[in-house]
Amino acid sequence: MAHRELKDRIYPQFARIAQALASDKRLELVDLLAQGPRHVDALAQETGMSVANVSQHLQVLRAANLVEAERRGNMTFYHLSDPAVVQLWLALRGVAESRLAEVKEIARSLPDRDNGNVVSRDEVKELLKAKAVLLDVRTRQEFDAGHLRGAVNIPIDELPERLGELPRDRQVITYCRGEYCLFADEAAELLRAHGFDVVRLKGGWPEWQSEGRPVKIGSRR
Amino acid sequence: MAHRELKDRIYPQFARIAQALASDKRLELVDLLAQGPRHVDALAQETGMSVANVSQHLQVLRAANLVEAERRGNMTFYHLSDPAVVQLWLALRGVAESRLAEVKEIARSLPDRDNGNVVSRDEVKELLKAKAVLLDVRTRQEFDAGHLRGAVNIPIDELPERLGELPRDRQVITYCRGEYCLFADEAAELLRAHGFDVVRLKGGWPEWQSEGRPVKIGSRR
DNA sequence: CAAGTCCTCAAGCGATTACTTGAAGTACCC
DNA sequence: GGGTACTTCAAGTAATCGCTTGAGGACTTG
Repeated sequence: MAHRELKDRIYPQFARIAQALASDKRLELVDLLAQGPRHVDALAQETGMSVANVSQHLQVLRAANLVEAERRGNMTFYHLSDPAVVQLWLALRGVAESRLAEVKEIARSLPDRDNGNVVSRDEVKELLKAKAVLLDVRTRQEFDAGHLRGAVNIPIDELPERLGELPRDRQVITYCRGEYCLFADEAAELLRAHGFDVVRLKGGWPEWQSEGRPVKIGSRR
Repeated sequence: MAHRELKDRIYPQFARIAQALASDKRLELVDLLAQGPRHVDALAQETGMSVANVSQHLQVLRAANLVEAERRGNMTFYHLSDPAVVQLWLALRGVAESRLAEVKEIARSLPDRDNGNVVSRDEVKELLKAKAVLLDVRTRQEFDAGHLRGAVNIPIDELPERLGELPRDRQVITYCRGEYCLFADEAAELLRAHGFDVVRLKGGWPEWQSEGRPVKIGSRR
């Protein structure tokens, strides 16, 4: 095969993957699917898109083999086809973070995450040894689909009535869907208002998991 | 800032990066620029595209901050803005390789690379200790822009008349622009026909460099 | 089996993208 | 200062993409 012929055949294939990701809506879907499987309607509700539109975007992702569909009774559950997809998504996000001024600008407008309110993923191990509580505030389904090993789950909307389950004499580390999810910030704010010693984990489940750190699947911690 | 507002603002920014990469032509440009800086005309000639078209694609890449332009006299040299861009490109390629049957199919049609003709990047260190010669068959400019530490440079089109420079009693490891570049295969074939003991390195300069392996910039080895 | 839920498909439209062509800049060199 | 080489810009057209709407298919439940 000649050089040009090879290039003409193979670059379009690589471009297929990039094209599938080249839409804010589809990236949002990928980001949600990085938390675990979801059915079309749930994705539509969470993203505010129409069901038909979500379905179409999912077909695009599926045509690029980035997601797979699985029927469960009435509904179709979609999930990412490969852990490498999360890694690609995070790599893409990383380049955007380091290269686009607009992203830095938006990041500045997030709840304050510098003043000792944030803890890196590397620090978690030691804090757990010091009896800190690792709190996953995502939904039960997301937690069950995979969570940080040792974490307990209280979904953000149940947190106000379940404060009693958390020990007041131990530090709490909150985390959620990732760096650009606000749940962990809200949880930290709420807990702080109730006198807890709280920090937010830098990043969330996708970042942790893609780095090969210890995880657990299922409902038990 | 509310959840939806944050998402509506930030996902389009992430999508900008993916959109910039969502074209076979632009990926080819990125791949070439991963070898080192190039001016517009050189890119046009190497890709077979019109100069105006190349220029336009470069503007797209520049708008996403993936490349930067630098005027040198008459010409405009473009280069990748960040090593993370190469890593993103390789991650994208990796997903395509593992997820798309078409890519696997094309890879099968490449010159045979299994029968002991290929050496992994990890094995190089040891082979060099055993006095193997590491041969970079890319252009002089590409070599000078960065190469594997310890490599010697003989561009593929000068190789036939420069065979005398290579020792016949030592193994030769050829490498070039990357996994989907054929130069190293051609060089290996040529050398093999002249009685050399040759293997091809798996991958090329971008793969090596992005893994943080030892490199050298400049014309000396 | 009839009604209800969930999802996909097809058509239609407006917006965006890719490439070509030809003109306009921009820097060099004599 | 005029000629030349290199690059960008602008306009035009064909193709593609993204969303909506409405119909239709698949499965479940009463």
